[in-house]
Amino acid sequence: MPELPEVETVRSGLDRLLPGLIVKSVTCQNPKSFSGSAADVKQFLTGAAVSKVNRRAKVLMIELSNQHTLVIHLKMTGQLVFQSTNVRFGAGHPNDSLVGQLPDKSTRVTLEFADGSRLFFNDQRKFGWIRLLPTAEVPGMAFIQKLGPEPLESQFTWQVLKDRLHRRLKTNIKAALLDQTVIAGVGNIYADESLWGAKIHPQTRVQQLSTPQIKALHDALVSVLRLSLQQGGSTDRNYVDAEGRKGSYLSFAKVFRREGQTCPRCGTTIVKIRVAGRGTHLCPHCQRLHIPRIVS
DNA sequence: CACTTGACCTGTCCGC
DNA sequence: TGCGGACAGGTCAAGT
Repeated sequence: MPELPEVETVRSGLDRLLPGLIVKSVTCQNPKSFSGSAADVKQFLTGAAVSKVNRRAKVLMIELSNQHTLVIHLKMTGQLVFQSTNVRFGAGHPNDSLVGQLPDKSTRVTLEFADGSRLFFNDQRKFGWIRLLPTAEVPGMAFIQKLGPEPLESQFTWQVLKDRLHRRLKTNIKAALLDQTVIAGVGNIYADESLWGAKIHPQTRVQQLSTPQIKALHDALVSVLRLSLQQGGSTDRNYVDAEGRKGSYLSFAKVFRREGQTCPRCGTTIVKIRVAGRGTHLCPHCQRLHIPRIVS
């Protein structure tokens, strides 16, 4: 489930590998995974050089030298894996074991570059997509305009978090954290992990959060996302980076996918419940739900 | 408008 | 061993 740390890890890998490469051909194995007419591909993709790879929230943007951009969302199971005859990743590198393995049955789109290297868009569940657009139109895309702030940028203070949460006062904090218009890039893993860090029950109504709780949540969010980025993200099942490497954050996770194990803070058994339609992991002792009561 | 639920997909796991 | 169903979760459309 690529969330901000995973998508950022893919971005930085692609940004090291792709700039300067010239697109030679595009093969689309699943029509829904790629939107861009054959004429546009011929005119604006084939022959173009990659200039830079950007990210906003969970969306990747491969910018081309001809004022066009490939906008990519990996959704749940998307991967962008690069293979080259020229770039060597070193002995024992997982990319070596992929040589000859790709494309496989989950490959939806293949970009081939002039030097023979290839970028595979693999996506088991076909939820992800790639769109070819003029670069100038990217910021105007509806979902990009609605996105909340990037939580790892320095402008993201606890006051900003408090302000953004104001738009979802009546829902629970877990749903608010997953809402990309509140904060960009948080998904199920980091929502659960940061709520544990801040000792907040996921079903707490946003309106009921105190200022100290919002400060704690802000700190937890930032530190969890930073740690995950350091670890190359989380690999639950599918996720790999641009070179085919897995992320190791989940070995640092406190509650995510750890139901039945003990809370590292208090020893209580971690439980899994359903909140906002998502599997949600928490420590029932550290993260208690406060029921407001009427004072008479 | 605020908020919740279901659909989109495929692979895996669990119970029978 | 096979089969049906639940489950995994990012996002948007449709529902309350």
